[in-house]
Amino acid sequence: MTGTPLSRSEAKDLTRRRLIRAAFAILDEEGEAGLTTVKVAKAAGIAQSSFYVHFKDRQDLLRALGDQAGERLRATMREARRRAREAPDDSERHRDTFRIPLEAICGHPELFRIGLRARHDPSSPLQGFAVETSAAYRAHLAADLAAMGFPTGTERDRRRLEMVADGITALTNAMAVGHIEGRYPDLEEVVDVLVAFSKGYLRLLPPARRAAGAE
Amino acid sequence: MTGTPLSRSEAKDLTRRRLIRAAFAILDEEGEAGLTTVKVAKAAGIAQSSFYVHFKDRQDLLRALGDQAGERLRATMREARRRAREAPDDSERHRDTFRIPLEAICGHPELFRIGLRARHDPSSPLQGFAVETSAAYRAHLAADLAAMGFPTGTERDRRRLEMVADGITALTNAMAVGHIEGRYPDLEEVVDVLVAFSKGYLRLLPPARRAAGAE
DNA sequence: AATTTCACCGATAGTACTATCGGTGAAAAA
DNA sequence: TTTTTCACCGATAGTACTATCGGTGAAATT
Repeated sequence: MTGTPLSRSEAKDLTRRRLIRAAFAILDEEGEAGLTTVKVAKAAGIAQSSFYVHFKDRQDLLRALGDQAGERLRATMREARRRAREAPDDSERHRDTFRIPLEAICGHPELFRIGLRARHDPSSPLQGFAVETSAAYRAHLAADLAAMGFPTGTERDRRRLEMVADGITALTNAMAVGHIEGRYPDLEEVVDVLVAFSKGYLRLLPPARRAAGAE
Repeated sequence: MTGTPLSRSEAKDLTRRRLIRAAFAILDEEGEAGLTTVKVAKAAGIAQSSFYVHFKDRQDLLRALGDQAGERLRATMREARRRAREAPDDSERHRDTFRIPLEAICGHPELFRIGLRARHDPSSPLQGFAVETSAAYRAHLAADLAAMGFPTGTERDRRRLEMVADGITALTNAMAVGHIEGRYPDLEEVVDVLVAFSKGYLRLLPPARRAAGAE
């Protein structure tokens, strides 16, 4: 079947990737409680004991999953920002600021679900990762809003900006969940609603700057 | 110490309540993975085996927790609606539609967290409960919006209404989490932001009705 | 007063998982 | 070719939890 006889290190690496892939699938389907060395090893086609050739222990696997998920997520966010900068005209660019993250989420729904779940689970070794990721995304979005002209003079201004960023994230996530669950099949309708909500917080912009972001 | 010598059934009921109280505490602090018969029984001050005097098995406890959480939640929602109807003037009533659910959530943060967590956890026996609860709340909110005058003629209208309701819930939850975590200490600031977002979706109201909800 | 009920106890069988250990054969190095 | 390395294997010790069982004493019933 395979034309290439794999070298030992290549074979090991392949097995490790199979383990990680299997782990993500189990995590998504059964949750963290279902993620055992027995199941992961079996799904990857090796003996349970061989799991420990690739990972020090169960925690070590979780750490690897967190690292990889974080890496994918950061790459997706970079890509989203890049694409948003390249959007043709202003109104389409505004829609893109919602459409692009939505598409990114829907591209890796399992990763998204895992993060969403770990976010509020104190027993999850991935909670730290999820909390940091959402905090980073929030700060990131707050900076974008500040660049749009939202006031940041007082402590209260900055807090409000963080709340708005937090709100946008929550809205985006909720709509993505609805789309993934099949309740909102049309992404453009979802973007319409997000744009509608955005008209609300854009009113917090000083009047002079408002034209740049809204309408 | 205690003046009353308890009857047998009273004592049993007290023990059952202690078990449920302990279970909620453990669920909140350690997540579902930490909820074992050993820990619950110990925390309630009885032997592990005596757990089965009160519950058929572990599932049965989870079911009882779900029932009780659902009951508390429905009571809170009824109370919130009652208070919202009694609000003095229109602008304050509009703020109340956000403030009251927020206060309800902050009144039982552990219940809220547990629900939030179970919502996306396929391994949780509470997932069904969480999904149904959020769907019920969404439908409920959508009905309120329809009563405000949002169009519901087409399928698309109704879908949009559901998205808006979903969005409002997500915003409220996100703000409540921020408040509970200490990031947004002032609830009035939180309400300000929710009102700002609401100005956005209120634009979807037909112009004639808009004055009733906004400003 | 005699009897029954039952909430609780300690002990334990059964289950599922984690992690370690010595052995094996093929790839890699000598 | 000989030796070494190492990814993988089966077996198994150790751990944590679930659920059952017979026994006990005090409350409830007769």
